[in-house]
Amino acid sequence: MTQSAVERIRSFNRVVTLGVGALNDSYLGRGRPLGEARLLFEIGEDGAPAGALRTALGLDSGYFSRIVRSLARQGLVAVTPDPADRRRRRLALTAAGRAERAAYDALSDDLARAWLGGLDAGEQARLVAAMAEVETLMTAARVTIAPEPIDGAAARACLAAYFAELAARFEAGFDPDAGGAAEDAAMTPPDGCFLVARIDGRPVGCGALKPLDAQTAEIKRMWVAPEARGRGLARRLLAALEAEARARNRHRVRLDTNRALTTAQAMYRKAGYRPIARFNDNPYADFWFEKTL
Amino acid sequence: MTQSAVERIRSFNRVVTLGVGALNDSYLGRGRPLGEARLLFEIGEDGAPAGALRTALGLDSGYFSRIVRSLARQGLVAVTPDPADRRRRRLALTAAGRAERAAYDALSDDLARAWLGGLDAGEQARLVAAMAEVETLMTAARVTIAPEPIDGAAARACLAAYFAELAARFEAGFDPDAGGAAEDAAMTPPDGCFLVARIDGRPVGCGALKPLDAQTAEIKRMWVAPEARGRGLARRLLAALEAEARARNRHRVRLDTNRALTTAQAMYRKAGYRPIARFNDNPYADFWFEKTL
DNA sequence: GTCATTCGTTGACTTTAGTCAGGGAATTTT
DNA sequence: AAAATTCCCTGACTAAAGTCAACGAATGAC
Repeated sequence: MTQSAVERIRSFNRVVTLGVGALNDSYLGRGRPLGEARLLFEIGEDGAPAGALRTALGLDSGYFSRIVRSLARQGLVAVTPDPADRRRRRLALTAAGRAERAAYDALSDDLARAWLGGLDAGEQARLVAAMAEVETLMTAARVTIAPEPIDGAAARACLAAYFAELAARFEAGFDPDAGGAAEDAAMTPPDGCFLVARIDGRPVGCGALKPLDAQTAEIKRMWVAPEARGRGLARRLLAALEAEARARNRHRVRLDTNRALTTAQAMYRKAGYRPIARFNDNPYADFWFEKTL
Repeated sequence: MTQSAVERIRSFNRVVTLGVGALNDSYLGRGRPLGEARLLFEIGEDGAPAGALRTALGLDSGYFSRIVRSLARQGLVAVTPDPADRRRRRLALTAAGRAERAAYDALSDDLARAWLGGLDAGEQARLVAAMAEVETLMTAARVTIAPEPIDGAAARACLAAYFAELAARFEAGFDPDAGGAAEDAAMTPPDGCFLVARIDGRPVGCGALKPLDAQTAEIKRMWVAPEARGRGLARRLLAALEAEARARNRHRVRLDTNRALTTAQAMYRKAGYRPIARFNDNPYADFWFEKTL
């Protein structure tokens, strides 16, 4: 990483901070503290549990409680106890709340138009494209990849999404139980591991490593959430799994894949994997690959 | 302007706000209010008049006064009365103040590295390039270029900075009086003109046009403030000066430049200027360029 | 059934940010 | 020389943001 890159980011920050500051100032124009406006945005169309919103905004529980009460008094937010656990609350926007949020959106749009106003059509197009690029890469930079228990909440959510997708994409469908529960144990430390990729804490991908023999590990359960694709996340998961294999003194990794997953095959080839003969009896596998570490 | 462009800006704002928020939070890690940290940054290496800093930060004079006193009590800032007008104060960083600002810079660098950390070299290069593009275009949208009297406050400030820079960069130094005061008259309407570029009202660059003959105008005094460089401002100033030449029925513009100003030469070439033989007796000129409009 | 824990609320704070009116000293205008 | 203006400081205020501890209700663990 060069110093000039750091310089560039600093200077980018300075310029963009002005824009963000202008946005915040414009939000204050509606006579409501910024904290309340932020919460109004964070509550989605369908509402959300209070606790999730509180942690998302990073607020103290007492402070948060007061903000919610203020918005409720203004008739913008409806608070209902969660029927499953009556300690918990669900927040949802009322019709007035939705209207209010639309008004904030309009302010934001005005500001966006002001940004674009001084530019000709070509420059506008370049700005929009560059913003998309920054956004994609900055999102990619916020990804963390770490080992997690395969029976944890995040792992189970990823696996459920993965199996559902395989069932939809494989010609012959997919039965997750074909492998058997014994597989899970093999993907557990110390001999194996299960990695979860997260963006800002939200699980968006996974991959597993299980031992084959003293020299070889197998990569399984590679999956990336649809909304996080196209940003090199799979490549990074693969590299992380290879590092885990190396850490276990394996100098060879193998994997299999189905013919329906064409982009996965291309990714494996690009990462240095070479086709080999069938090495397992996975009924869903059409191709087998190997890479020497 | 399309709705999708506005959507893109909104989504860009969301992502980038996270980064800016992280930066601000990291600044708070040094146990000092953000307002004080901002002032610490705004005071340059050489200090600055209090009034200029106050308006730059957009603060109330009472509030500003308290921030300054707090920093002075911490031994970070030295306040001295302006000898020319003893109502005014000059603020300058002490050695401790410089050290403190360096510590903030380090935090900022850490954050930049964290942004880049998850990316490979190619992605880093793409991110830096896209950031540069966003910065250029967002700054460009805020720039105004307009003719101003050459003896106005903004013009004089730009010229003083320009001459000081030439004196520092030319091997032989630079004497602004060598050209003679007659030059100024030639850069005045209707035959010539003097353009000042401003960002949010702050002068950040200039350029002058003076008549050479019935077909030809000469471009002089091209300067962009160091903090505004690398964002295509010089190119826009040049284009604006060419438009002024065209408006005066000149179909040819000429200019000269010193060998020390290598980036200027590259910019002229890229803008369509071709080297020609010496056309004047400017003792500081090493290269001469011409462009047909 | 008891105990511990979790979720959210409330009261009592502090700090930061910002505003406004007044005033003293220096400077400029008349 | 007087009057007006400019620059900065001070005191008195307000709103927003955030922290902390105590507490009640609901739930889960044993």
